[in-house]
Parts: sequence; structure tokens; C-alpha cells
Amino acid sequence: MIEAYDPAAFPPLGVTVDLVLMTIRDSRLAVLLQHRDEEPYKGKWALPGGFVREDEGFDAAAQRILADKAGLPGAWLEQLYSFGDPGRDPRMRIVTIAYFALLPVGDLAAALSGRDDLILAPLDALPVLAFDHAGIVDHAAERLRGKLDYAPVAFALLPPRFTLRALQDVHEAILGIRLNKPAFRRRMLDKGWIEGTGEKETGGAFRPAELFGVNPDLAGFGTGPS
Amino acid sequence: MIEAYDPAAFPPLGVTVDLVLMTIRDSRLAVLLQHRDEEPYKGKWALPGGFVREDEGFDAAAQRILADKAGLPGAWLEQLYSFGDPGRDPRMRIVTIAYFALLPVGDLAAALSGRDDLILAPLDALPVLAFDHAGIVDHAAERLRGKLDYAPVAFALLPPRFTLRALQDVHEAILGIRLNKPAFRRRMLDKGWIEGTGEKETGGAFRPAELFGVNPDLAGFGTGPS
DNA sequence: CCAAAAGTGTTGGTTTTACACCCATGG
DNA sequence: CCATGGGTGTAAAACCAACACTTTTGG
Repeated sequence: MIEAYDPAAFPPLGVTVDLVLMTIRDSRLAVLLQHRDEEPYKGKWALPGGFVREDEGFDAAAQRILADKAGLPGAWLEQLYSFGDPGRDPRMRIVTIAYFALLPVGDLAAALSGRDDLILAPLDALPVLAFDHAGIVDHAAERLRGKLDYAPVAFALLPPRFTLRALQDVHEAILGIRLNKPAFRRRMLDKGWIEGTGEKETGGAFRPAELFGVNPDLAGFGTGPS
Repeated sequence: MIEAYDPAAFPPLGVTVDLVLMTIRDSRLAVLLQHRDEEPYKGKWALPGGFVREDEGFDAAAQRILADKAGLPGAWLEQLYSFGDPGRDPRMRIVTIAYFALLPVGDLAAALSGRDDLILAPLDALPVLAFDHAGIVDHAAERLRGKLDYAPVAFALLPPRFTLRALQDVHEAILGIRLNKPAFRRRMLDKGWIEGTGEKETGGAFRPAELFGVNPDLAGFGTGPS
């Protein structure tokens, strides 16, 4: 039931967007963390985030924060979950809308160079995180695993052209298990998400693999789901 | 980036929880709606909801609002999505954390009798809804469909003992398609979610069906996921 | 003993998995 | 021409859907 609306009646309360920006580095899932220079949790690592501006929607805020840290190429970005327990920030009540972002590790390199307050930490060896951010990261990893085989999320972690081997590496890193090569190959091709460009990988030893790209008429890719 | 925390710097802003309480009546998905007696959207129908209290988490707020409308037996309750576009409420900025609840229609009957501000509207024949609530309902229906075959959500729409035919009716209502009886039966039994009690349906004509119940060691059932 | 719905066995087709093999390239 | 990883054919296995049949009850 919507009650009376007396602005003075509302206790001070902040709304932020926190970003779980994940990528794959060295075949392991990793998340972008930012060093905290102030209390509380000074010296700890936290998810990058920021307050939602007065005339800004959540999606726009998430995009702005993402653009702050990395350029914004074809990043996957989607709302994850909202956290608002009264004690989660010791100073005042802060509600955070967590977003979930995926980027190829190459696109993050530029952003990370020259910023020593940002690190990329593997999910299986996270430092102690500020606030309830460890739980938020768990949530994001779970969501990523769950969506992997019914939504085209893996491509957001790869450059525009990739080999099937690279795609399989991404899946294996996310799921934490080894997959069968021929079965994986056929499953991917049957989904219709990717198509072969005629081009071949270069520079490697041995037989060069074909480069694939995302099917251009894949609805919604590049901006997230729905 | 977490900035300075000056309470005065925060524009007035409300956080509410809105409930998409769904059930199945006459083999159709239906949602609980509440009549608005005040502007804005006076006379329209809206999702039941309310402000999150100062020292209350979102889950607790959702449970409280649910208890307000119906008793709270083994209802499924889970956070759905958050909406906070600047213009969604004409008076001031309201952020709403939408929750998704499931209840057997029988448990709703008591709550609905004697309250003429509450109705149960079929999803395929919704009235005009206040605010952005139509979009929230769509979101919830989509989520329900998506979870149906990998999470034990259907049981939250049935009484503790039910026949396989009733369970199939629930699935057919949610998916909007007819299902094959033997295949459905075996899929359900193989999942291990349900187990036969020795009891039989009573009162019906013809051969009585066996009554099934949810497997007691199904983690998390009754309070939602994870 | 008939009608109607519950419940089960069997079959046929599709999909998935695993293994084996061939192909292409650098050294 | 050998080592290595890319790519494909095939056969076994698992899965799923549909039909037909049997079972159980009320009238």
C-alpha cells in the first residue's frame, strides 16, 4: 500500500550501484576490485560503484560507472540483485543495486594500466572484501554459471573473433569442469549463436583454428538481456 | 567509488517493496492487485506494497507485506528485480524492490473475503495497472516460466498434498501449453522432488489418484531459493 | 459391465557423449 | 616426416515423447 508522501518523513538513505565486473584471465574467472582509501573498511578491497544521480535510472548509472573504469565496448551489463540490509554500511543506510558486467580481459588492460587502485582478483583467491561485497560476488558468479548455456554470455568475455577452443576455455573456467571437445563444438554450432568467418588464427604453432564471430542477428547482445 | 557521506546531501527518496503475488485459479495464472483510493492513479489497480521500514531488510519487508495480505504459510518468496526510474512515481523518487510470491489459491481465499480492495486478476486479462506495475508483472511471469523446470516452484502453488494431475495442470497453466501425461509423470518422479504418500484422493468420481507430497529434504523449499 | 480417469509398458525417434580417426601446419 | 592441436565421422548410450494398454473406481 502506498502511504502518504511527506519528504521530511523519509530517513536519509543512499542508493548506489555496485558493479561486479568479471573477466577471464589465465583461464580463471576474475573480478575487478577497487582499493578503499577511506574508512570504513579502509585498506580493504571493494566492488567499484557509486551513487545513483538524482535524475538517472539504474541502468544508466551502471553504464556510467562501467565507463569510468573501462571503456564501454560491447560489454554485457545486467541488473543482478539488490542489497539493503540496515547494517551493511556502518554510517547510514545504503541500498545498492548490484550489476553484473562482462568484458574481455583485453579491454580491461588499458583501464588497469596506470591505476594502482584497481586490481583484477581471481574468484578462487579473493582478498577480504569490504561491506557485504563477498556475498555479491558469489551471487554474480552463480548467475553467470546459471546463464551460461541458455544465454549468449560467454561471448562478452571474448574478443569479436575467437576460436572454438577459446570459447571452450571460457566455459570450462566458468563451470570449473572439463568439457568434451566434439560435443561442445556441435552444441555451440547448433545453437546458431556463432558463425564461422572464413578467417584462420595466425601466429600459433600447428594447425590454425578457424575464427568465429557472434551471429549478428542475435537479439540484445552487447547490451544485456531482454 | 564511495564518496562522502553527508546525510543532507541525499535528496528525499523512498524505498518500497512491491509484491507480485501469483496463484492459479481456474487453471489460469492470476496476480493479486489492490485498488488505489488516492492520487496518483486513483481508481487504478496496483501491486500490493509498502515502504521498507528504517531497520528492516528487504526480505523482512516482503514477508511483512505478504503477511498483511494473506497468512504466511509455506509461501515461496524471492526477490525479483528493482525498479527506480526517476519518473516512475510522479510525486518523488521511489525505488521499489519487487518481490515474487507464490501461494495456493486456497490460502488466498480467506484473505480475499471481506476485502473488496483486493482482487485476483488473471494474467491474460489484467486491468490497467498503476505506475510501471504492468512491466513488473511481466517480469515476474517470465521468471516463473523460466524457473519452472529447474526449481521446485510449482509446489508453492499447490496444497501440501496433491495429485500428479493437479501438478500437471499447474505446469500447463504457467507454460500455456498442453503436456504429455506419461512423460510429465516420469519427469516429475525422476527429479526426486516429490514422493508418494500412500493416500488416495477422495470424493472424486472414477479411480482415485494417489496423493503426492514434496520431498521433505528439498533444500530451501518454503522460503524461496538459495 | 460401462464410462472415465489413473497409472504403466513399449516403442521409435532425437539428442548427447565418447572414441577414433583424418587434416593442416611448424619445425 | 613427426609432433601437436584443429576438425569430423560414427557408434553407443541416454533421453524423451507418444501411443496403447491395463487398472481402479462410481454408477
